[in-house]
Amino acid sequence: MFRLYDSATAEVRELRLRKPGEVGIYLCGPTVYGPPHLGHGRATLVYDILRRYLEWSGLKVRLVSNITDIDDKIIDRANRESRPWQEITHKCESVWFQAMEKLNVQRPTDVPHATEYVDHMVRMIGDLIGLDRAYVTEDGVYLSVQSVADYGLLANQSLDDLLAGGGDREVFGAGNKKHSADFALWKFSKPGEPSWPSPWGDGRPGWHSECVVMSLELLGEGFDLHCGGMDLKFPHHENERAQAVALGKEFANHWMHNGFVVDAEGEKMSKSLGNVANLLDLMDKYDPRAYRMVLLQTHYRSPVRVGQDNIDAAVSALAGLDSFAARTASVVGDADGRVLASFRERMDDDLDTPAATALLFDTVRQANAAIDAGDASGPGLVQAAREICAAFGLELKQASDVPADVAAKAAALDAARAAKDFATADALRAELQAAGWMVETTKSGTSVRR
RNA sequence: GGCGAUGUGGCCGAGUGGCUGAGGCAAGGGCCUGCAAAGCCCUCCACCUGGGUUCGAUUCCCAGCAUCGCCUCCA
Repeated sequence: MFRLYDSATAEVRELRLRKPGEVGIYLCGPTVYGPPHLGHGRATLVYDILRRYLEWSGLKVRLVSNITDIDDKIIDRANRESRPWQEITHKCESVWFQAMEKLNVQRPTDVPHATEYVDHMVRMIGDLIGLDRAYVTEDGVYLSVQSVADYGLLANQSLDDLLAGGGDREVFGAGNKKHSADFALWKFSKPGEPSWPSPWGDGRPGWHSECVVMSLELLGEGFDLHCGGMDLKFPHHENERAQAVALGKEFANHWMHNGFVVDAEGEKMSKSLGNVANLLDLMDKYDPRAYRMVLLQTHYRSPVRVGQDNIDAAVSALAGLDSFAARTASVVGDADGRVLASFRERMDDDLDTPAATALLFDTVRQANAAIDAGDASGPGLVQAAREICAAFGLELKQASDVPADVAAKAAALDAARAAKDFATADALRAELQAAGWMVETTKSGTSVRR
């Protein structure tokens, strides 16, 4: 039984599935107006790990993750750079998926674009107006939050309390709204802005509408799980939910939110890593698996600081796992059932990847010891560790392709050792190491890998 | 002002009312090795402060301090 913290009820509870064996997940994807940053990386990695684990458990996962390709920020950038807005969204989306590939994040099963669903949104807004839960003003169409009985559920605040805060912020459309918490479903366009026709005037959809329409369309009412970063909980998810409730539709059954990437020690980090807030820079400088490793060792709801120390520790930990994979590459066996059962138990407990990762390291250590001792438990442990890595989306480096000249040097090294010509052996090893090879000299011969 | 989170060893980061204080990184010692590397073994025993509850609290409660997030841009 997979148990997961539900942000709506603030408790860990079973993730109930509408259809046994199948799970439908909606994940709020990026607004494509700039390069992906560390926060995007965390969210996508967390939900990639969730997805892989659920699939590893035997569930059929449908993961819908949208691309917001129409938004004020996109328009602003297009105006600023005097470029067509589609050029920006296409470019950013392609950069996004390249980054995801580097991170080994599987592509969602569905990637709907907001611009593909404008007609749907217009129909939905019409329905909301028909139900008298939305109204037209001078600058757009708004949802009346007072028509939603439990508005504030996700924020865990009453409408009044929500309004008490906010201080001196400027509220969009404040002058026209019936209630200051009402939010835009449709924004009338100014001349030159991208626009779509609607019965109320040309314009573009508000941010919160696309996800309601797309999730309900693709996953259906009462779908299993809605995910996203903690920062989307309010107002974005609250407002998605408000629209569904106003329509009288059942929305997500369970809500999951990941914690933030915090930038404490910001100056230390930027000094050594450069502008590391950018995900691309991080992956440029370090093994992209290192970020996944850092996140595996942190609970998904905790804040995580991505600093040089953290990343370095993850890189070292990965080196140990890689060397384990290399030395056990030829080991074949059935996975140790007790290890896998323990793995499931940990992961089923609110996706406890830190505990599961600890198990992985323990298993690797035991496997190494068993293999050194020639113990029969070795292969089962090795295979269990491999399965855990697969469920984590962690690809270990086994033997790399070795060029002929390198292989020849390794052979010469062994020959020199056999002849007790240690000076030559040491010189060859130093040469290989200088060329960036990891040299491991064992009784059964020398192996090299990157 | 409202809602919420966090404060753990040299660093990162889990977790628990007592029983042997996860795991990773780093450091030191040992085994192995021609020497290394890799691997294995051992060591380094912490929980912000002050009260309270309790036979016993790092873990529960209260207060305080500190840091942080959200309260209509944000993964």
